[in-house]
Amino acid sequence: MISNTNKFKQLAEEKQSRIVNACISEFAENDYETASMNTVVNQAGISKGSLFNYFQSKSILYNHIYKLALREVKTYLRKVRDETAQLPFNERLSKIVDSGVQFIGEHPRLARIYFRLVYSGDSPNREKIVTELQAMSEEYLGYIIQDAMDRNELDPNLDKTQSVFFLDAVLNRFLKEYHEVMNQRSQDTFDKEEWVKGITKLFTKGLS
Amino acid sequence: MISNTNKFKQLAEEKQSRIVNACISEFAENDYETASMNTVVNQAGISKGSLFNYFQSKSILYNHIYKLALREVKTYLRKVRDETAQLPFNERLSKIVDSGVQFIGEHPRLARIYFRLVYSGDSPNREKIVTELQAMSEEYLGYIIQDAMDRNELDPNLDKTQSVFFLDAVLNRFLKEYHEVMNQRSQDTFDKEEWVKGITKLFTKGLS
DNA sequence: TGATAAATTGACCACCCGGTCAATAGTGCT
DNA sequence: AGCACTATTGACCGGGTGGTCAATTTATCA
Repeated sequence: MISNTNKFKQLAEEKQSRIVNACISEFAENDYETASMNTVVNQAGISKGSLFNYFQSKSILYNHIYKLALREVKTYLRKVRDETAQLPFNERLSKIVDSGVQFIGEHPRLARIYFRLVYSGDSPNREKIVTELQAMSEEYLGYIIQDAMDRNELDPNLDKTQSVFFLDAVLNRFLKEYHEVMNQRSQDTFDKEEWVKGITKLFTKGLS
Repeated sequence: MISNTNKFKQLAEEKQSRIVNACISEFAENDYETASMNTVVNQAGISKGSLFNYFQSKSILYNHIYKLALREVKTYLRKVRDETAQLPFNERLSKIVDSGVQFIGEHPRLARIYFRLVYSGDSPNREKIVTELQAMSEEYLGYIIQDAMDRNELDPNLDKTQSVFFLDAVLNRFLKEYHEVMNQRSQDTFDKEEWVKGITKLFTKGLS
């Protein structure tokens, strides 16, 4: 299949980033259906015809932005995984949470697009994308957990699928909450370290 | 303030339920913004003017349906809480999950509206509603956890806010996943009992 | 400079939205 | 039957949508 974003990629970088920027803002602030191409073109300072010349449809444009966000997320995940290879499970988990927190701080709009996508939204290909994300999480967290199992830090008889699911659930929900707190409320009362400790304790020792 | 759904409540029951039914379907299948009043009136077999006579606006109608869903959820939660008052924590947790599973089986469309609401969506008053739901969860799960702490089934020094948060995160995510599996995929491969066991083990003993 | 090709524009399209309201149908009373 | 009152209807409104395309501007090169 021919990539149809060729026209876009041949644009001057400054123009590209103006457009991408406008798209990120619009898709961060609105659901897919509610996001407006008119707003995008006004924000980007280009004409509607041009936008539809670069991207044939709204859904193709959305896909472009989503992939861009995913690439950024993956970079963070890979980095923290490699940098913590020799740390014990609880410290590793803590660093992963930190990395998520850092990502949200540095790319709040991409984070918002991500949360919008996984937690609902009627984006095109949503099913396919969510499956893809789940596989990614399964692989990533599965690797972390397997590693800890191999070192006898976690019960070697664990159901890995379940463990990954639980970890994913708590991490995602925590980061989502953090993201929402960041974006509006008083961050003062939010003790990140306490939460990270709580999460690692839950997974290593439970609540009893 | 005068309740403006009076006109609706004075309708014949059969007509009321036809309308409610159409609304539930529409709001279950679409985000608030995407849900169409035209579809509702066609499905319900009434005219647009009538619908806007009963409910002055889309958001008022949505609120009516949301409250109806919430009332149903609360009934389930209250029931299982009372029926499991004397059970140990792990069994109680298991029954709560069961109750959620049962709710989803019996009211899949209401469940969908609920998940749409908490996991995103641009419903009106979303912030207020989500806060309300969080308070409800905090109170409900807080009560269950406190009870287990009092009986020394859980560490009495637990951070209750955190524990509630984790429990809420895992339960909600599990039920959401269950709901999605129910609605489309092969349920055969899904061993509910194994998952319930896994959840209770995670919270009582952790993963190590 | 002028001819040609490529990039850009924005008025325009058909469609759908939430919401309105004059016209109509239905009901109950004398 | 005739009247008054209410419930219901659906054509209609202004506005917004994703997407198109003839017309115009800009870039290229002889």
